[in-house]
Amino acid sequence: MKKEPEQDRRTLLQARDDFVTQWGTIGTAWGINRTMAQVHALLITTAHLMSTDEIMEDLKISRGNAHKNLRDLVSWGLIRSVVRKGERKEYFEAEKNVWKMFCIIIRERRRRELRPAMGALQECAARTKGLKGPAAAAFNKQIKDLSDFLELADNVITKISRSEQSKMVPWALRFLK
Amino acid sequence: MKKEPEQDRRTLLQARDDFVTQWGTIGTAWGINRTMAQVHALLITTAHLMSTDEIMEDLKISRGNAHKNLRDLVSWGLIRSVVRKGERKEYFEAEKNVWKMFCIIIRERRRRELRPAMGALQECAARTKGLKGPAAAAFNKQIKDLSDFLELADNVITKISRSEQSKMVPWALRFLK
DNA sequence: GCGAAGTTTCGGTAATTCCTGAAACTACAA
DNA sequence: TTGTAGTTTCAGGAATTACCGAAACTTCGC
Repeated sequence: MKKEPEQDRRTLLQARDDFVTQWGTIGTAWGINRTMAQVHALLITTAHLMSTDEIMEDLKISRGNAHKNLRDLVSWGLIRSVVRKGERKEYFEAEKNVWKMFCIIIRERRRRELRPAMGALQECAARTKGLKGPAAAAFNKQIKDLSDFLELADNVITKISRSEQSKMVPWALRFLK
Repeated sequence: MKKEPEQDRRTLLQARDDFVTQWGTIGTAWGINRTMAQVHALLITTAHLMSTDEIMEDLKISRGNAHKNLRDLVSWGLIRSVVRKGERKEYFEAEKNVWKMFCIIIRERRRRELRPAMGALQECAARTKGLKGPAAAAFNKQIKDLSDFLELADNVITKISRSEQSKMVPWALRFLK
């Protein structure tokens, strides 16, 4: 199985560790909890299925923590749980295709964050619609502008997240020219 | 100045308050501290220039807190400080154009978060480039895929953030069809 | 140089978010 | 039904992050 020299194996493990750490930091900057991002990083860079225990072991985290973050990742759709027949243990594997990952993430963030925000904004716009006076008009316009922009963004995200990589990536490259 | 009935004025203040709260929540979800988002919300929905004291008063926050978040907003480029001639007080005003706001935000996030992440990833890819064995190859490919994707995203963001609203928005609308 | 007006810094505390470890629960096989 | 392997829940503790308030500092007019 492992023909590569011991040295290489260690470099690889080290690199993966670093990647896991990095991904955790990146996640944090985007408002995603560090452990969740790390579990994800681990799963996308591991060829074989992993059990909860293996993940706990690798990341040195508690069962409760591992469990919660695995559930969250499943609910995002970024990983799947699989049960090998004849076994009772639950294993996990990640969606490894980067484009699909990206689509899942933007779609979920849209659903969880963008849409509620849009609702709130629209409500705010509606409530100040009929008010008289320049201050009210200015406020209403500002909210309306924001709301319209978010709606446009929402539509763009929806469209992109439904597209095929094979269409979008070449298209993006052309766009850049 | 205020011809609008008292009732309307109160509705407006209430709506603005709600908007400030909402924007704070939204910011939080995107990894931005609540107060910073609230100060921003306040400034984009207020016609006149605001002083630190007025902001402290409106949001019921301390001077230190107000100060820090105003500085942060200035460093993002989302607000400007202006000094009225003859006065020593510092006043603030926000960039109110939604498209420009959007460009500032994506450009800054790119600079602060995307670029460092890309650097780390590339380093990770480089270190595992020459390693033998299927595990190493798979790892390297996955990192490379991610890295390439981020680079594409980086370029797209750069291009968009330099575009004019008058070009991009109609274009986006066409894209949606 | 001194006082007034305003800005900045910072140590301590409060609030939030995250994590652990253990217990409760579930499903299954003998 | 009891034992075993595994999953889920949750109360408290740990760690992180944000906030306050006061003191130090800066700038400027007199």
